[in-house]
Amino acid sequence: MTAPLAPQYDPSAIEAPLYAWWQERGFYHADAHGEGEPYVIQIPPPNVTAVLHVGHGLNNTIQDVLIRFERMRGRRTLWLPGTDHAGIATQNVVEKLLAKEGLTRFDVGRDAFVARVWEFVNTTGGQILDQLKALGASCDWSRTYFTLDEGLSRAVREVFVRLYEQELIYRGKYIINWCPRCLTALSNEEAEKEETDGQIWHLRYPLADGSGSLVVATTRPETMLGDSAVAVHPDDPRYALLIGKHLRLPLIDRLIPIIGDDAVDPAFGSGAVKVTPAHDQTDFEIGKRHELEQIDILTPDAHINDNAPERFRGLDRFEARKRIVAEFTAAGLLEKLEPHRHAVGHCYRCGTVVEPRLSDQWFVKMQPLATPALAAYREGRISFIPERQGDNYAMWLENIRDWCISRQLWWGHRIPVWSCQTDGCTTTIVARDVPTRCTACGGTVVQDEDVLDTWFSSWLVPFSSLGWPDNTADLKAFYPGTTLVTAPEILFFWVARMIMAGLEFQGEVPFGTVYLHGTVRDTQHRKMSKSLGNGIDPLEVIDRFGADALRYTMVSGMAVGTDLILDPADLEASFAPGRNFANKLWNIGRFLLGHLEAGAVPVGDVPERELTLADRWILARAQETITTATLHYERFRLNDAAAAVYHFLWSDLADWYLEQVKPRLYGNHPGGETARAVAAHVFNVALRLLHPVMPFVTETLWKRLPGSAEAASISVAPWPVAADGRQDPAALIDFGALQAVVGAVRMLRAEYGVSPGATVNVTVADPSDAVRRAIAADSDAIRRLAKIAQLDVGLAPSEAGGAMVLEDQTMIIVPLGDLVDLEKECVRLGNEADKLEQLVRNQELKLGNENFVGRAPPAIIAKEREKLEGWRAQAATLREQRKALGCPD
RNA sequence: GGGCGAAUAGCUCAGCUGGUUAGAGCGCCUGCCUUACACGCAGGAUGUCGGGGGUUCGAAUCCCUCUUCGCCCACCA
Repeated sequence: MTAPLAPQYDPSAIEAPLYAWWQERGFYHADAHGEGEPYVIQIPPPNVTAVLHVGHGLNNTIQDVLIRFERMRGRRTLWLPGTDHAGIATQNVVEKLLAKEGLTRFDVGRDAFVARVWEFVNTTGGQILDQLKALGASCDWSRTYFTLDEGLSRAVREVFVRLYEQELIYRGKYIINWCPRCLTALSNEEAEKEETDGQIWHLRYPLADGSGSLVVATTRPETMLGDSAVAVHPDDPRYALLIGKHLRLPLIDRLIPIIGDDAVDPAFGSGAVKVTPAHDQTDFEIGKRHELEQIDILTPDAHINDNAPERFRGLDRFEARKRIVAEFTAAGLLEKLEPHRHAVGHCYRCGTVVEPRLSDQWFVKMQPLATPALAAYREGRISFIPERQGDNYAMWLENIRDWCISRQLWWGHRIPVWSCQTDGCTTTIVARDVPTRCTACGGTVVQDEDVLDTWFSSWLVPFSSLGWPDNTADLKAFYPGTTLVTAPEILFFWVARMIMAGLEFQGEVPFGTVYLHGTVRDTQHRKMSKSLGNGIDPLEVIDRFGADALRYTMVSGMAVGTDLILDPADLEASFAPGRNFANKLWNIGRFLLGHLEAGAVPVGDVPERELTLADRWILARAQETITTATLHYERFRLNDAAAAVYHFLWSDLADWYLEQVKPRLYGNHPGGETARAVAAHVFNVALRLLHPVMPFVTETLWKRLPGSAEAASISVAPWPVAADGRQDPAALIDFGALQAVVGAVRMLRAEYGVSPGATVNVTVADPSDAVRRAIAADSDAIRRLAKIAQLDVGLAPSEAGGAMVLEDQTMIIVPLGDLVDLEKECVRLGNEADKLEQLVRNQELKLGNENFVGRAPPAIIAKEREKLEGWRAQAATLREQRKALGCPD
């Protein structure tokens, strides 16, 4: 593992072997009996049939960053992975496979079908978990679960039975969302409302007594086949006299009453509503209040059934709509037609328009579970990032509706309810274990055909994955967990329900913090999706640029509460920041390691007096970086943490420190040992700070650093603490002055087109104290970095040269003789001076304003005065220089 | 119909509790194959901080309003 570094950074050569080594060494296995405060993240279990997409990439990168950070901080971390059986989704996949053979699930039968799904899952399922390994995910794979495992299934049955016994689970005939394609009930959350352009038809229904007619408005004319009344508002004067009369339903000739009900909005449409209790939620309720007949006119796959006149039977619901409208038109009963925009429910798995359908289903009574979940949030036991997501959570809980948990599928947890088959015996058995006989009459029992909603197993994951209902060591050690990282889309599906389940069955919230991150979108801000073809395959990105590049790019582009925009059409551009940075790190490592072959002494052993200004500066910067990066990681500001380390490594370490100490690293320079010690140390610190984001490169380089033997892997090395740097404000100031001097000379050189190889002479006039100290400390470095032959310090000379005034009013003059275009220099100096004088005038106005001086805090006023003096002096120096050069006024 | 968020350089975004000569990365321009890195080095340009009003000594930052995008929720047929 510690072969010399290849000259070229090649992520594909290092990442896979490194991951295998991490696994082999078991660094990410959590010990239930170990030391340290637990830190637990439950992975949002991906569908067992899923393949990694960029959304998973982002979600799991964030989790891995957090878990690696906390692991290095000494927490006993557990990142618990698993997969979800994903009832509808998985069943759909296998049904599609069957369809290729020309078969339906009904052709093969339930048992054979379920066996087929298991076979599919066992052979191809869970590949996403292997793909997560390519990403670098430091999960504890030894604990990997599947929601249909025996253990988790046992938890599901236990919960069902307990809730049933508390009368929180009930069965009943209600209007539910039905997917006519998946042939199952859906929960409210699974029926996604989408704004759709539709139409509203105004249909005329004649009164039975022939005394007139009444117009109803509907968006679904086909449901008129199931109408059992027309409702108006009881106080609507237009219809007051009609209440109690009957209408003759066109096309069918059924007599239906006109009723009064508060649910009707007199202002909408005609103020009269057709009531179809079997096909609409509101109508169902109206129907109950008025004891109306519930006429179901649709088959499960949404074709007209035998309750309708023969000519409509067998028609698809949308065909039927056309037919009905045509017949109304023909009969002169279509009053008018208007465009209408409204929300239509769609199946979240297949997109089919959902049908409100009357059927017998199992429900969980949610109110009693929601109350403690709301309280937990209000009392601060759960917090959301970004905070505003908490309002969403609370609002949903406040308006919670009962949860329809039965699904008419074959793939999933079978509902643990059996009914007696004996005539006259109505015994229902709800049991943890399969009963053999009816407990009342001893007759044979038959299990409910339905399975449970997938989320009925995933809401238990925070404890079921740890062995619940047994009181296992894992459960004791790792419940409650710590942080949950997921997308806002499943806040209600999963997050809120886990909180409810955790409180109900464990008496504690399952995690304290919920971090809801944004969505990955394309440059047109469209969500990435297969159907749009605008997706990014993370595996392709890993293949081309490496997992570290992918991770860095995602982390640095993801601020709290925002979406991540990437361009699928230009992966090169999208992932350049990460790739460039990884490459830069590699080369820093190559350079540094090349000079560390003889080893390095611990920086603590270096006598204070041997530290040069640059050494002190980089140690001070290291300390600042440790502090800020740590704080940002703690606050979930991962992009800021990454940026802080990026800046330290690239700008501070590579661009300045390493350039500055190069001569000391070469050969047997007296300061060499110190430089090696400092460089090795700060690089070590920075690699550790970056490891959560870029685990592979950092590990590869870190292992080769002298002094890394303290830990077997950087991923279990201690997190840097402030004392690993050095507080040294003076070094920050003085090295800053050095940088300013070098920068000024470089600027002037570029301005005058001095050839890169040529040296120049420089006069530093009226140096500030900091500049004076910087020159005294390291004039060699200044001369080398700015390619200066002779560096003079003194009073401003009146010689022709390029000049520049630093913020601290030090004047930098590069006498360039013929190279200087005097006229151009005069203009440049003049412009600079003008700019400063404008600032001075504004500042004078500000400081002359009595309101400002009277009301602003003294500290601010002092600061503003200082600024004014600085600009004034800079401008004056520039004017002097112009005069010295003989510039015209 | 309610609720929420966003609008800052050509692009993607920082800018946390109001006081910076408004920043980063990518892209762009100029010059460099300087023996760690051209996926690089040095230098540079670019913004009436979406429009309008207000609060304040002072606003990219707070308030109102308008415009444009986006998200969530909702049984007005």
